[in-house]
Amino acid sequence: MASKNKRRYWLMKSEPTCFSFEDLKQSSEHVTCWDGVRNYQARNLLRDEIKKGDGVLFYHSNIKIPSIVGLAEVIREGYPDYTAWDPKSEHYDPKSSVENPIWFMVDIQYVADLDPPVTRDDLKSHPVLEKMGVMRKGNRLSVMPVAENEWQVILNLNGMADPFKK
DNA sequence: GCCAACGTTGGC
DNA sequence: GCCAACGTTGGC
Repeated sequence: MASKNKRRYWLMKSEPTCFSFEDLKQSSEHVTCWDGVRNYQARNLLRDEIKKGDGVLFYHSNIKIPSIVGLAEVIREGYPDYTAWDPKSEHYDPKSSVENPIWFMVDIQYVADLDPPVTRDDLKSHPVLEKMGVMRKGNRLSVMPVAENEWQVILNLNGMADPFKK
């Protein structure tokens, strides 16, 4: 609490066949809830760490050319993932209840495309980006922190002004 | 399609 | 509490 709140940055991973960046753009208000995360480490980030106004790199995984395809912004902080309470949901978890929610989610909103996308090969061949969490072998977190310099480098690759700075 | 890495489960 | 078995993820 000593220092002022600083914007943080995150990478969120999705299989585009399941939910793509295009899907986000076509959502109402360009907003979606980031539901269905069922991993405790990621849950803790969603519940405790990810704050309104934080920046998000949207990553497409499990495809031919895995890539960071765009930017989004956190517009609602951690709240209970209600899909866990729905027996018909494929993310249903009977251990989670309204009184004692286990799983959490945030809402994110489309901000900008990365054009062209920053591919995994791009990341691999960059001295700073090769160290990103998403590059770690065996990493399976669907939400993970991104360092500020990593964020800046990625925007610089495309000559983009940081839409989060005015 | 393969398989390494990881998280979770459940028997003991 | 250990750990083997299993299911899933995700790059390649």
